[in-house]
Amino acid sequence: MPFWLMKSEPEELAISTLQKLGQTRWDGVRNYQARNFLREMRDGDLFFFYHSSCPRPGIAGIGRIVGEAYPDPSALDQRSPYLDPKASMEKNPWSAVDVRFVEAFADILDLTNLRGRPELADLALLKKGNRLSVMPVAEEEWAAVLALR
DNA sequence: GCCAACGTTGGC
DNA sequence: GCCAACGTTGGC
Repeated sequence: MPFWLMKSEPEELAISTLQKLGQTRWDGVRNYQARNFLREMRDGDLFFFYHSSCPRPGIAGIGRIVGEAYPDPSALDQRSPYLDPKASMEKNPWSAVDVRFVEAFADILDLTNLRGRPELADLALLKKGNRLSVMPVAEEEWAAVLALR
């Protein structure tokens, strides 16, 4: 079962909000590489929920993929900040997935903590210049992060 | 607010 | 297809 990491600005969607909602749509991904990862996701896959662009960036919890990727409605929504003027019902290049809350960590595993761990050296998140909002996580790294909770 | 790094766009 | 200019991400 593949593992993933997905970034969200907590002002947009925080792990606590997902906890309250139970389930929601993960939309607005506007990068082709990240979109391709969304399309590789399968029902039941787990992902680390990462808080970005906030006072304390880091891994805040775990979510689960529900079903598979489908065309992202926000690309066609006039009122959405994610509107893509070039997208149409017939040709919508963007994908979204539904996600369920699994767990909120008691304490966020912040970036400085993660960076200090030699066993996480291969984590894509920590690689220099990585700005992907959706990325795969190897099983060893998944286990290593869980051990830090 | 700054800036490094990367992605996208568009002229040629 | 190249590449400069511009836009975005995201940590600090």
